[in-house]
Amino acid sequence: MMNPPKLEMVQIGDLAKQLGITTRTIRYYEEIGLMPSPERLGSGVRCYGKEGVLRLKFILKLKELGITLAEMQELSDLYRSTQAQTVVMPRLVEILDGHIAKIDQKISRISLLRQELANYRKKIAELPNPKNQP
Amino acid sequence: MMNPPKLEMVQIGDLAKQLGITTRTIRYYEEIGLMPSPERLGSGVRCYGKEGVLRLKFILKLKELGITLAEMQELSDLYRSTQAQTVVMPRLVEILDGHIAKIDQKISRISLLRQELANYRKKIAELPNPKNQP
DNA sequence: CGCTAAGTTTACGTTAAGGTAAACCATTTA
DNA sequence: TAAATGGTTTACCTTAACGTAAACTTAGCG
Repeated sequence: MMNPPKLEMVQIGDLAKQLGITTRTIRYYEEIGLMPSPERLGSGVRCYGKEGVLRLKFILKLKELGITLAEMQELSDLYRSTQAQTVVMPRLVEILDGHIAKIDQKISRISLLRQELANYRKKIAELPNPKNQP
Repeated sequence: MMNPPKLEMVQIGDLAKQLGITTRTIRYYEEIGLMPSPERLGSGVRCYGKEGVLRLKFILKLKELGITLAEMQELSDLYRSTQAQTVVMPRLVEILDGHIAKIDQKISRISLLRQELANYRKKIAELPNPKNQP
């Protein structure tokens, strides 16, 4: 600690460990412009403050929800260009709604097939001789 | 038609067009063992009968539901080894249930974030001066 | 007969989201 | 001082599900 980490600063490895991801992932997000280039310690080591940590957490949260990195980039660009949540948030909600719609479709189809399967299985079970079509 | 297509036989291109996929896709399924090697016309052209068509349709149906080709291979192998729907069907239902569970999780999380977003947006809208944190 | 359309195989390209390795610093510990 | 640890960059590897191109054969049409 030749260069004191300004208090509340976290190095990349610790941050990764804390969030259950790898350093590669964090660097990757930086590489594609999702995370801003962080400050460096004298040795060149990336260190993150409260803001960076929050941003990364937000990214992970969105990812969990099925938002792709590309979509996040879009949002990020949008934010960079407008600096206004009044523009960004509706777009985010739009994207989320899109995903929700897709998932709802999937669900309805999946439950439909589930029923079909149940019926099929019933039919099979009712047959005395198990000699049926594939 | 030097080699008469035995009636009810479809060539790969027509089959693809009929199902809205490409011939590459069909060959790929064959390549990874999901579709059996079909009969060939004298010229080497793949042609499919009722059974092959049904199998392909079933594959597409499962794919629509988010079942991966790898999972289908597992089912296919299972069927090849046991020849029993009484073994295959429960596994298929199991896989489907897994997908349903995942999707349900996604949905609950997505709706949670949606709420958070709504709240966040509200707060922002209520502020007189639009100067807020990213 | 020549052309085009459609088929064949082989094989490399693509996208997303990182994994992994190489070669190299810098710091801490024995 | 040597080793171990953890960071750095650069760059190629991976998986899924095909796309696309090359080089070739075959069938049908005019």
